[in-house]
Amino acid sequence: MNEPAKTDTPRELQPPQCTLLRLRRTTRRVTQIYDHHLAPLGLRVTQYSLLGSLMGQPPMPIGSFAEMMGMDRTTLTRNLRPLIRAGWVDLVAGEDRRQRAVILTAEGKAMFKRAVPLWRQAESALRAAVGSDAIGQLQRLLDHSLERVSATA
Amino acid sequence: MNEPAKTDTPRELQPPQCTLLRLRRTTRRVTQIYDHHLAPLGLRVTQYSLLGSLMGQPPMPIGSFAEMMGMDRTTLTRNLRPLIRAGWVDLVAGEDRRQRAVILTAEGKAMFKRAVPLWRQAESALRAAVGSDAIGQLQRLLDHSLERVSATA
DNA sequence: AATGGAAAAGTGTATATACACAGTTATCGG
DNA sequence: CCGATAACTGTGTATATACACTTTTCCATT
Repeated sequence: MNEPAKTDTPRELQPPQCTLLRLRRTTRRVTQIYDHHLAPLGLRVTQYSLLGSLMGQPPMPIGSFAEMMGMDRTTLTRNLRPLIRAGWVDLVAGEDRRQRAVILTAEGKAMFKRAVPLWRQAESALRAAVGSDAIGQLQRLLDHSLERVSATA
Repeated sequence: MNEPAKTDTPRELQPPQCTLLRLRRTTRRVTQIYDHHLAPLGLRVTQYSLLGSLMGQPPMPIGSFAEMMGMDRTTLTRNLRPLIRAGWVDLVAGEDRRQRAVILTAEGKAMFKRAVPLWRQAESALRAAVGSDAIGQLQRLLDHSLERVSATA
């Protein structure tokens, strides 16, 4: 990998004061770590979180589920597709003929349980690399930021 | 929006101790904020950050640029496509016949300069909602985490 | 009961992300 | 000089993300 010319802008200026740039960069990297840990089961971390969020839940209408996940409704629709194809999740009729509700199948529950140890490994690896104190603070700040930002909107 | 049955798992258990879930959720939401601010120019925040990172730079080989952005090389290739189509960046020959280097066009520079005020508005809105102290701590923790995680890999 | 508005969900389109694989060019050992 | 290897990049495929638009269904008001 060739370095660019040595007379460049100093690195201090490279990631400017952009909060989102840092959020996105870090999310990309950490997502890779979790995905690599989950890879032996052919599961992505987004999928893991969807399965886990459905554990022990009654049938969840798409819209409610999307809101719970903090995800756009149409994003959730697409994200459910591979899970349905794999047989881990099913769409059933809701209380309303407009609604379609998401449920976890027996295979989905089993898959999630098999994935938990791998997820735990990923979480541990992250905690070991970054430090428990920093992880705790980071989680607290992310929760705080999301709450504030959502209240504003 | 119908609420699911009231006998659900309590909300405290819903986002479990998953650091990445929080990172991804918050990133989704904050990305929307920035994208909405940049929408009048038809620019996404990822594109904004690519243009900005090219400002004042010599021609950047794809690989070096990807490393600088903390982005997979092939992701960068795809992300550059709309910018090239729009005429904001160009691919030129590198020092090597293997290399292709990215440069910012005059239109790209102009577009970035027009976008800076919109980006600043987004950053200000985020700071106002979340609080300056929290934003500062969040940035510091994100930088720290990324550095630690990258050193480990 | 008819109807118009609101609610729930899906689709078209475009970008963002990255792994596995393939193609081309440089470099180095003999 | 030649062949093996490494370096640089692109493509195929799959998922993740969300906006604009459409379709279907419910419901309230007349």
